[in-house]
Amino acid sequence: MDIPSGDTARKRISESTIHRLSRYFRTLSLLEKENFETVSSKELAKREKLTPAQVRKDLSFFGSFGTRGLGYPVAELKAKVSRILGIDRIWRVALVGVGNIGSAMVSYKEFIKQGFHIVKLFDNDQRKIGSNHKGIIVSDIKNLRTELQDDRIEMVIVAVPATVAQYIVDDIVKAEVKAILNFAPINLKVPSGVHVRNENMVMELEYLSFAMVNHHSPKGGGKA
Amino acid sequence: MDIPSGDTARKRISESTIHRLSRYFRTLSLLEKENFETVSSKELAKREKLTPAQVRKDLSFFGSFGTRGLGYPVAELKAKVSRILGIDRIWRVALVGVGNIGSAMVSYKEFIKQGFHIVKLFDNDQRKIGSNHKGIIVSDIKNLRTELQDDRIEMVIVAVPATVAQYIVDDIVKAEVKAILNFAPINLKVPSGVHVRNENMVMELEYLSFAMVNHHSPKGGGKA
DNA sequence: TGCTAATTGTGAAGCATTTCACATGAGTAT
DNA sequence: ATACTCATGTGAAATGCTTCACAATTAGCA
Repeated sequence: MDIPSGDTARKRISESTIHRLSRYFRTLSLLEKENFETVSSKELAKREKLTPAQVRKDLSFFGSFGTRGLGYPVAELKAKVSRILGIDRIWRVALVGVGNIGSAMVSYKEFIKQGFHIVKLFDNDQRKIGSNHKGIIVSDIKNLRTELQDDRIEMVIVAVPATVAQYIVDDIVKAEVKAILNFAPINLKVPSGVHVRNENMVMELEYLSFAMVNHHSPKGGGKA
Repeated sequence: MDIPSGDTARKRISESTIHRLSRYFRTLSLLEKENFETVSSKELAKREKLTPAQVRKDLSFFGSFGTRGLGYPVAELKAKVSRILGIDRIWRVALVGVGNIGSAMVSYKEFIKQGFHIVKLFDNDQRKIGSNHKGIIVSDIKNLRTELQDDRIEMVIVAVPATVAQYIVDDIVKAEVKAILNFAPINLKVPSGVHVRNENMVMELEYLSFAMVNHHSPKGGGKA
């Protein structure tokens, strides 16, 4: 399905393509540091263990960014990709559940580096409410909906036990937040228009387990 | 490509299928708790937001586990799936890098629940070496290779900065460990036969970012 | 025992993604 | 200028994954 929009008609872009764009972005940042002016699809592909055609096709969904005979201008392509991914800006993020994983996320530098700023924390534990984590005071989860709205939060990271995740997500949805990163091992129900990504580390270990007991050689060498 | 092996010829199984098996396993555990004797592909599909055909096809790669007209026996199918995934046993796991994320992983209950036992910790920080995390003494990373071998470690979780990840992985490979879960945002180089899965939380936020700025409706409602 | 309803297992069809292959355009050197 | 090289952008082919559709099989019941 094409999604007609604003000024251009957009094709449906596959999840794989979007993930590869993230990887291109990372590699382009590196190439920039290494003072490359331009990069060919061949070089980019080599670094990502992909085919050059794949790289070119991915980029071609969004425009023509290269020069025939030369390749792609690194700095410019990086800017374009960051624009496409919507990471040429700051996102206001809240985190619910200041437990093991939650605490780790608050201190996770890669988030801030990429413009994802965790600016609010929530928990239901009285001992945690009011405490200070990296300069942020933990709020009472009772006020989740109102505070998300008042603080114009755009994304929420959910790091609570599976048993309560759905209730919390219902509140998040009520607060009109449209993007959720979920660490609870559960299939969340959200209305259409709300985006959910699940981060499930157990599933990745299970994949490794499967690969080992089956002497499995995944095509392309596995998830990169 | 078919992979002929031991006594049966195995088809290449897609990454998606394996991930769905993980999800089936989770749901089957739930169904078992809810005292279901049998479950149909329709019910399973409903809970996972898939099509019944998808469920049946996934399972059919590994055998015929159902009864026509009835469905699948829950307990039995759960056992079969756990067997397929190789999680009908205990895996000995080590963790390198007892920082933010590493610490969270040590305390992460879902790992133990699924048979992934973290039994060794490594770090290069003198202040951490010798300290006790959940009953495990942190070892010096200098001894990584020998201790991995001596303790018959089968999987390693890498939670170190990107700058040193490759060196550590080289050591892990030398210790003949064949499975690595990598949290560093870098494309690791490993010889064939070594399985790597990358866990990249920034990429998931970037996907959400893309979805938001593009009013993107991913097919199937996004990653589940 | 025979009929009905339910649900699996699976080839084949339908889609989606990746790769191929080549025309096209840009830079370079003589 | 012209020729040569390099590398993009893109239809078309190839491959892979999902869904369809239906024969086959089982349970339940009269």
